Formats: sequence, structure tokens, C-alpha cells
Amino acid sequence: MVALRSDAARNRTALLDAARTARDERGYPPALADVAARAGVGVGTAYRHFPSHRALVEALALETLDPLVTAARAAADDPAADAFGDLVVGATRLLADDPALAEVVSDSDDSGPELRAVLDELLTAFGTLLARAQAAGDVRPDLTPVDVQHLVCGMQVAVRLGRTADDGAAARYASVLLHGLRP
Amino acid sequence: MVALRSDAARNRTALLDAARTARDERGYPPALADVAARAGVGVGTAYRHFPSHRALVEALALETLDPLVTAARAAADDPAADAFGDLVVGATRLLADDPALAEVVSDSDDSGPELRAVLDELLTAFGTLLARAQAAGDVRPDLTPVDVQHLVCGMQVAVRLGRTADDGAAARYASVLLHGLRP
DNA sequence: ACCTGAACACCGTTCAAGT
DNA sequence: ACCTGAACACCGTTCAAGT
Repeated sequence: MVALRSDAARNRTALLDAARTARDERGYPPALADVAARAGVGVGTAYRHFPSHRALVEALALETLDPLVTAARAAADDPAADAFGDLVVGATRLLADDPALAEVVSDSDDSGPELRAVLDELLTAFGTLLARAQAAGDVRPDLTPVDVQHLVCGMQVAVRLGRTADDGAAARYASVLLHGLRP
Repeated sequence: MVALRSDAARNRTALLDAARTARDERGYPPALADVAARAGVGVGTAYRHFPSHRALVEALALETLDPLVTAARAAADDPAADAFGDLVVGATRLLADDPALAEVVSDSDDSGPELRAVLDELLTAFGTLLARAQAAGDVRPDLTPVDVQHLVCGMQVAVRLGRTADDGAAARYASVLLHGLRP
């Protein structure tokens, strides 16, 4: 990562800001052309900084994922009694709140190297906590860290569906998942 | 539903056949223009029979849902010990196998009247079995039929993600869901 | 009553021309 | 080294003209 020319750095920030604002307003970053217009640059510039629409979404996803990675690492180092369950529920909510993030984590196979690295780190931290919970007899021993990722990506969909009508749904579904993980 | 002119009926069938074939080959019915071409008709004809791409997907969904409705009704009338669990697992697999169906069931709010009627029927049959399972103490009493729909729509995603790499994942996730439904 | 296909809107992406 | 915007491909959808 060489230093960017100052106008390029400014444009990149403007693009991210525009995309973030759009996502916070409409739930999903709009067409790159729209993002470019909001940022006051041409489409080509948008594509110079983010080689695809997905790359832009991933850049925003990284921002949102960062606190989760920190929390997961902290929990792996100094685990509370139900650190694993808390993390699972927290991740589920985070994805349910951000459809673009959820999409990018669910289709993690076609993600760029940065996102992949962050997801790997998350998986490692989750794995440590999972192993500890399994050793304590709190979680089924036949589940892998990847299973947990898949189950979270699934439950997040249920939570999103439930939330539109019913305020208690998210808590109910989280509880179903946590019970389901028990031996 | 008045009788169709014979050429119209033939075209409708040809469109459905083309869409079904395409879905079975590629997992999802392609652009209406492509379906029309395969069926040997113009785009306009495709839109005359199916007012939107979604309407075509829903027409295929109805076919796939039919056996499930039959099974659900049969189980509601003459319930075996774990009829509810079997139906939940069956529905999850059915959706996991057919992404177009899953999409249409998950976004059931924007579906046409026919599909909505079928989903209502399904929900009723599931509701009967759910109530029975709850009365027997086999399922958490705080869950509604709609909760079950949401949880199935979620788990189906997990199953789809799991299946690409791991043959046992589907069974493992089904078991997690069933355990999670217990009181 | 039904069919055809050109046409439009939209969006992701590319690229020749500029500074 | 970076930017611009016209241009292309693709897809959902509409509609004027045909039979």
C-alpha cells in the first residue's frame, strides 16, 4: 500500500463517506454511479478505488466488523462464563442489522484478501471460545467453527424476518439458537 | 380463470417448461427474455402470462410446494409422534434445495394471491402440529407458527452454506434447530 | 384475444481521452 | 498518477404494431 496522491486520498474518503451515508439511509449502498455522484467524482474514479461494487461493500463491512473482532479477541484471551454465547448472539444481531455485511459474510468465498483475513481472525477467535465451551460441556462437541459461522449467517436471516413484525422475535430466535447449540 | 385460447395455453406451458428446465440446470430461472427464447415466444408473450419475473418464479414455487402442503395436511389430520419435527426438517431441506423457492417464501410479503393462499394453508397445518407438540411439552410454548416459518427460512440458509463443503452439515444443522425448539 | 420485437430504464463495468 | 464521462452489456419491463 503506497501513499496515495492527496486528491486520490480525498476522493477515496469521499466515496466511502457517500456509500456509508447511503447505506445508513437506505440499508444498502446504491449503484456505484450514484455513490460517485454523491461524492462528486466520476464513475471511473469510483472504479479506480473500488474495482467492483462488492469491493466497496466490503470496505464498509470491514469497518463494521472491526469492533466484533476486537470483542472476539478480548473474549478469547479472558473468557467470561458465557463469552461464546454472547459473541454468537452479538454477531447475529450485527449481521441482522446490516444486510450488506450479512451478504458479504455469507458469500465469504468470493471476498477480497482483506475481508478474508478479518474473517479468518474472527473464525480463529470464535474457534478458541467454541473449543472452551465444548470442553466445559456447554456446547455440542460435533460442531466446528465453520458450522457456527453458517448457523449465525442463517439465524441472522430469521432475526431480520422476525423483527419487521415482532419486537421480541430477535431475542426468541437467539435463545432458540443457543439452546440448539447445547449438547 | 376463463379458458385460454389454445395457442395461449400452449405458450404458457412452454414458458413454464422452459423456466423449469433452466432452474433445474442452473438453480434459478433466468431472465424472462431467455425463458421466452427457449420457449420459442416473444418477450411480450412471457410478460402477458407472467406479469413479472417473480410471478414466474412463484408459479414454479407452487409446483414444488404442493407436495409439502399435502404432507403437512396429512400430518395435521393423523399426527405421528414427531410429525412436527419431520415437517420442519423437510421444509428446511426443500427450501435449501431451491433458492428461488426459498427467496419467494422468505419475502412472502410481496407475493401474489395464489402463493399467499398456499403459504397460509401451510402455516395453518404447521400451526396445528406446533400446538400439538407444544401441548405435549416437546416444543417451547412461546413460539408461534410464524416464528417457525422464520426459523426455517433462516436455517435453510445455514444448510445451503454448509452443504457446499460438508456432507453432514445439513443433518447437524437440522438437529441444532430441533434441539433449539425444545422447551 | 393474443403475439411480436423494438425500445426504455437501470446498473455494473470498461476504456479512450484528458489533466 | 489520477480523473472524467461516454459507451457497452445485461436485464426487467412496456408498448405500438401486427394477426
